[in-house]
Amino acid sequence: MSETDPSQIKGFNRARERASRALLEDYVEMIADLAAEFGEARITEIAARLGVAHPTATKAVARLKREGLAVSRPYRGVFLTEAGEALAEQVRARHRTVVALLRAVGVPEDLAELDAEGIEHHVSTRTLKAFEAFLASQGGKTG
Amino acid sequence: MSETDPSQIKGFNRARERASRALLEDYVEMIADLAAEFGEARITEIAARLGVAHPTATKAVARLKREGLAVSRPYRGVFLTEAGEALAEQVRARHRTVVALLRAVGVPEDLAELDAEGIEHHVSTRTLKAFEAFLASQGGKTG
DNA sequence: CGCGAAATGTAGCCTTGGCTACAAATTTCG
DNA sequence: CGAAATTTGTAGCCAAGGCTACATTTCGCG
Repeated sequence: MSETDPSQIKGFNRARERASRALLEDYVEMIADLAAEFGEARITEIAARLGVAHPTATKAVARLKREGLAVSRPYRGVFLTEAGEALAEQVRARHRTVVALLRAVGVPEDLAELDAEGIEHHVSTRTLKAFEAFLASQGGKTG
Repeated sequence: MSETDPSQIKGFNRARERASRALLEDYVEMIADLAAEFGEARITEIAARLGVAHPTATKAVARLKREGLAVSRPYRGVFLTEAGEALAEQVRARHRTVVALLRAVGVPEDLAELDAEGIEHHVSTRTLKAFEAFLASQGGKTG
């Protein structure tokens, strides 16, 4: 999100981009999780964990493939490309930072995890940096 | 749509609910802002400020009316109902808290405002409470 | 090996939020 | 007052993401 000029914001950039990016990140993150756990991510498992019907997951994976983030062969597992892995790592790092930040300001761990999933997609790079700096300055002094 | 069961893990009925509520909150907030500034909220102004075409705003307002959050007569301004005002106040209070929290952890003010708009819709009540507690414990020791 | 179960793919529809184009009402102003 | 400009409403289309139903492929197992 780098549209700082309100007069430039097309409606397109609002809800659309917002939700679009978040969805993409969710899928990449989930595929990475499943790959770590099972060695591959199956459509059915992706769908189940994200709480959607399998055709929905199929569509999303097709989009990931279109964008060069994942690869898969028919009736086989889904795998992330290098770009996909990179995005996944970035997303997970950001997730960890957001959770850590929430915990640092007193949000209970389980709640931090839940809210972070919604929040993380809206944390800009610079804000993330600020979070990291704050956490570093705290140095884990929080109990 | 009563999939509000948290024990269902991350399989909440995701994107739909998420974006839907955020949009509604954005409109209510904007109408409240305009009402405070001009005494009423005109469709054209709502649309302009939210960066959408006016028919998009018209549709959204129709939805607010359907949900009992706003009222309006043809070719006239839009006004919030009591329920709408209540929601607006709640949304604005949350917005202020989120911005304050971001600033408290070192996010620059303008960036805090921008990111807060995306983040606030995903901050649960309990997390908001935690934010308030943290801010209180800080007691304005900043700047 | 063959067959049923499970997994995946495909088709087609729904809803939502966005847009453009055009119609109608209101406001402004000569 | 009346015409032009502005505002609002309405119609109709699009894309995205969700779902169900049904087709096809793979897998598990007798």
